[in-house]
Amino acid sequence: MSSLRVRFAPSPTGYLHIGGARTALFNWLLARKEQGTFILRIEDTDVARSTQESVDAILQAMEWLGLDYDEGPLYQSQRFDLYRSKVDQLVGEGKAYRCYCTVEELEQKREAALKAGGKPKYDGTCRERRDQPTGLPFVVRFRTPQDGETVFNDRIKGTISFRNDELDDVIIQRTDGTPTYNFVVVIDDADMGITLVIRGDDHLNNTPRQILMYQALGCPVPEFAHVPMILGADKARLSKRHGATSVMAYREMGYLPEAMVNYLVRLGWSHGDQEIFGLRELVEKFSLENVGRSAGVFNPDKLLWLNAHYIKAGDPQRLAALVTEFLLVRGIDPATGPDLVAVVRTLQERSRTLLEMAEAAAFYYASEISYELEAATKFLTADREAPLAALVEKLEKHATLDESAVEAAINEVLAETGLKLGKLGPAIRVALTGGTVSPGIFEMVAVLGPQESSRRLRRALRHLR
RNA sequence: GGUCCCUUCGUCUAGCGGUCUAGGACACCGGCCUUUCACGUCGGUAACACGGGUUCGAUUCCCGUAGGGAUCACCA
Repeated sequence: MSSLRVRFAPSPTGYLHIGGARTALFNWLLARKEQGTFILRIEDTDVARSTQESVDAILQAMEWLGLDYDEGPLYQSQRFDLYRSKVDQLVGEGKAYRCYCTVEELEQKREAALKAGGKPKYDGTCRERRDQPTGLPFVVRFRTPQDGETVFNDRIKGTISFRNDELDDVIIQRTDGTPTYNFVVVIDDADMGITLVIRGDDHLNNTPRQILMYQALGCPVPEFAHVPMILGADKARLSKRHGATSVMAYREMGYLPEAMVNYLVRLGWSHGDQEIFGLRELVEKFSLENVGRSAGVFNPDKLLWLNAHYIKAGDPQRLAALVTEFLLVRGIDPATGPDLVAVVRTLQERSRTLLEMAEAAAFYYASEISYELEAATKFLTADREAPLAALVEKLEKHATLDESAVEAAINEVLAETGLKLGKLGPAIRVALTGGTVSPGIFEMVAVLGPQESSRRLRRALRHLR
């Protein structure tokens, strides 16, 4: 175990989205690689917007991705006493002060400043206020130093510096006594001994004021690593209008977690020319040094390609278990037909998602095949009657046949009738599936079984007469 | 608008001063394979934002410009 302590700190105001998942993944990977500690902290200080449903959704998504944590989940809503005492400490030391300005006043000042071409920064009205009005509502503001600059070395972005006079006195405690994000994040990261903060770079601008707070509190300042944003195809921040942004929505669309992990990690991180990475391999190879500094566009096509890859390479047993729920949703009970694992094997190379696989598997379990009109007229023609009948005769003699036996049987028919496979094959395909797209003929007959196959062939024979 | 960050094919990226007539992957186009659809395989189109420096030599270093993004809440 190393001294590295990282955390993922989502706020439970919705599902876990793509960007959050990648941040969580980077944290997890580094923790596992360095044998550090990965902490999950729920940032629910905004009681009004936080929900238990969101917490559950985030937990489920992390589990689906395979990201386990060593400590937590810790809830900020259960730590208000700590925050309050820290606020009091800062006020006592003169490092924070009560501000009695009202929301309306502040809003007015902001607009006026903006109109005058100035910065919408807090004007410091209460900064040097000496009196303590009683009965008036107040917030507590952090007294940020107005001289010098704050410099830090971001593990991804490099050296970054801000002039302190650009920063204003941020509110750390609301009128209702609850603390705000920029304060609790500092208290918690300090209290939990976080040594490296990996987060989205939308937090980059918060970092200097947070560093100033660590210093005011007398706490060691952690390192920071700001991960670039994920954008949509139009280069705008990824949002719903770019398609699904919820990690779990991809599970529902038939994606495998390893495909999602692989895609996410390669969006912003690279290891030479390598594209395919398993989780264990990532733990070994991941590093902050190879994380890029610029924002990246989410590319659904590549995710789909990766998913196809993992379906192709996946264990049929496991895929069968996973595809079952997609089948059941479509009203198909795999127990009523051929062995699902065998079915999956015939579909792995031609399915990009579990959803596609379920759709492609439907014909195996159909009690009655309905023919596509065009396919039937083109391939279920009178000249195929004799060879199909001959095939039925051969198939019916067996309870089971493996793929090569099926091939042998069909080849016999071909030899006897002088027909080409190019003529017979499509007819068999339409008879068995109703359409022109399916797995290979031989494997299909083998999986369906000679009895069921001949039953379907007989029906086709009746149809073409 | 202020501040901060970013800038290699359409997209994800390799590149860490000469190896670049810039490599890989997705997507796209074409050949091959073939009982369908796919898979696979082979090949092709396609990028260093611009302008100055530094240097014997810049995709690589520095400075501008332009463009993009983030942030300026009693949200996180």
